Amino acid sequence: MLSKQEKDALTQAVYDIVSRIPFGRVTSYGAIAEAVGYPNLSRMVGQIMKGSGNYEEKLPCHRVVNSQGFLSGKEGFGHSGQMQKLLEAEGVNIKDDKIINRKEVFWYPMKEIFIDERNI
DNA sequence: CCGATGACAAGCA
DNA sequence: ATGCTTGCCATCG
Repeated sequence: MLSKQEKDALTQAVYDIVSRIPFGRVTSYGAIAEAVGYPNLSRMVGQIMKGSGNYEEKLPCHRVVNSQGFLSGKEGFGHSGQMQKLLEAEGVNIKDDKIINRKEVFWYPMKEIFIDERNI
């Protein structure tokens, strides 16, 4: 069970990670959950995304997909393939709601943030 | 209050 | 690879 403070911290941490996802890259709910210290709370990450008003300008949540590379959150972007459009505009190849070049565009939060901390 | 559900994921057959 | 089962935890009816 998570206290309110923990939930707030989690939410903030998730926003922070998501805002760091580079252009043209994607990551997964699980990877984010892991990066914020709750490896088994991938579902909560999904809920947080849903709740955060998903607008590209606010947060690039279109760059968050599930571990298989499916655009599981596309319904949250309006039903006109908006999420897919945004990703394709960044060079991500998608077919049947699934990212084809997942390996090339996948972004590993922990790894990249570690690099950031070393470089800063 | 309790069961069902969900923008998830890993394990197993 | 494919499909099913089990963990997770907040929300909803």
